[in-house]
Amino acid sequence: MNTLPRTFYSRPTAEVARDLLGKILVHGDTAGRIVEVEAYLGLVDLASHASKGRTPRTQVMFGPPGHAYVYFIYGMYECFNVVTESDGTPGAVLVRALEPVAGIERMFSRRPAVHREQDLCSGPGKLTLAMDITRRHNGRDLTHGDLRVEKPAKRSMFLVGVSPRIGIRHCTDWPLRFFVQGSAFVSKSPLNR
DNA sequence: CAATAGATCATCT
DNA sequence: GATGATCTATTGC
Repeated sequence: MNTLPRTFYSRPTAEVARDLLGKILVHGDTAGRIVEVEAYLGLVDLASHASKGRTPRTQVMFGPPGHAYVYFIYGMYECFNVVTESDGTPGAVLVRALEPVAGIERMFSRRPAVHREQDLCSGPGKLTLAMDITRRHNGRDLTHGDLRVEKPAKRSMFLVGVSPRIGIRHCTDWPLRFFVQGSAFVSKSPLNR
């Protein structure tokens, strides 16, 4: 119905990243409004997994757009990305933070240590826990099924903040992080203003 | 407050 | 064998 079509993802990665702000990530009966993302490019972007070329791990980034790329990091956490660009061209958008909009009680039960709603999904490792997204979703088609991205019923107005990406060691000055300015649900960072 | 250590493993050298 | 698109608890001012 309101699920984003594949053409939405088949565009330059930074454009898709910015346009994902305000969209709704749905998994089963939990859902959240996307408030923070980062773009990861192809061979020239040394911060991107795809800069190493096509490997078993990165093959999804080289595949058709509109699919999930979920990877395991720091021996503990999983990060959820959306694949962009046309088939054969690597690119992905890391979803870094969500504003919970549905299934909030379920999110709290998956994250027992959290007591404030704004701490539920304010980071890439946090939102995968709260939404129950794991490596089993790697390669999953996001244009249909129980894991998908939707256009919100009501359009909202917000300012888009831009900053360098967080937690990387290469290309640290590229302005590829986008977030909803002033949102309390964005991950904690000094770059938010 | 800010800085740091520890948890813990898939991936690549 | 080292590293990493992280998070939390703890220590130190």
